[in-house]
Amino acid sequence: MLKISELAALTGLSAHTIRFYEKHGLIEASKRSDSGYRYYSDADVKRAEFVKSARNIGFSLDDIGVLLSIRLDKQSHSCQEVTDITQNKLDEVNERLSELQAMQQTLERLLESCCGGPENATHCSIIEALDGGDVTVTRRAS
Amino acid sequence: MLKISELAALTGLSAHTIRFYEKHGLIEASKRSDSGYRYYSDADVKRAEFVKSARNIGFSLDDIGVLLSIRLDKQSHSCQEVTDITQNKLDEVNERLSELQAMQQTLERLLESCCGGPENATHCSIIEALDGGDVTVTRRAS
DNA sequence: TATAAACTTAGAGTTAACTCTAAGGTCAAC
DNA sequence: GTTGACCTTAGAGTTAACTCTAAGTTTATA
Repeated sequence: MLKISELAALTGLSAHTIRFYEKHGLIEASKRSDSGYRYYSDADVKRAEFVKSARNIGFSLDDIGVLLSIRLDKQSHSCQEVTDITQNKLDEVNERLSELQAMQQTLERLLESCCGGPENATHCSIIEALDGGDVTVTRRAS
Repeated sequence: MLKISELAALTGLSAHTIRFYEKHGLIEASKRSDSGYRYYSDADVKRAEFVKSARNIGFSLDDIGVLLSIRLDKQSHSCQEVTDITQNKLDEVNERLSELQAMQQTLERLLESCCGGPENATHCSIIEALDGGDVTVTRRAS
């Protein structure tokens, strides 16, 4: 059984974050000492690692909550439930990717257009572009 | 001279957002009626449009504040100051892009590996992958 | 003139995921 | 037996950029 700092070292999460995840139902200590210290079993560690993996991929804590409930009772859930969550996350990621790619293109174009030198900015083409409003249409996050 | 709702209609910003930007020093109404109503001149409109353009590209309100101060006194600022801000933003965007691309790849790989059908999740390869921790290393936003 | 639409302000609420603080209890080492 | 590291809790603070509310004033319309 690991203490919270040991679980933290193992997972790379901070003890603060582990407690925060516990408050949100993601991680649990299957034992507490008489004095209230959390003690984590092997199964608890696996669960924490699952959370960490899912977090790395970009799943929200809410998503992870659902994934954990599926993991806990696989019989009662279908693969489709899992792929639905995954596909939704992928859609989100793709959406954000195209926003960022549009920004990237605009920024690159602006940088190419400007001398970037010590000259004063009286005729700075970046400032002018922003003034003219003729920047590529980019979408903001929804 | 435009009233706030007219500026809102013109720029696509909400009146709330325009007041919010004013509080943060980005947009100003060069006149107020006796009763306190904001009135925007052509120059105010241009400034608001500058802010909107910069926002669309992804600049933070802080960045925009700096860009506006350059725009207001171009003589005292160099092109380099402008390209520095732009380059920093591009670096940020590129950083986030590679994070998201890593997530995208992982999510796609997971989706390919899973049947996604109505079968129960006992052998779901996505759940297994998360359990195993063998997901692509993705970096979180810093 | 009466009503409704639009305007004003200060300030609180939202979101997500932490991150930190304060005040105190526990434990291991010397 | 005392020091210091580690643990506990509840709850506040952080970040960015809004977004909304309440309570009241002004203006335009019918």
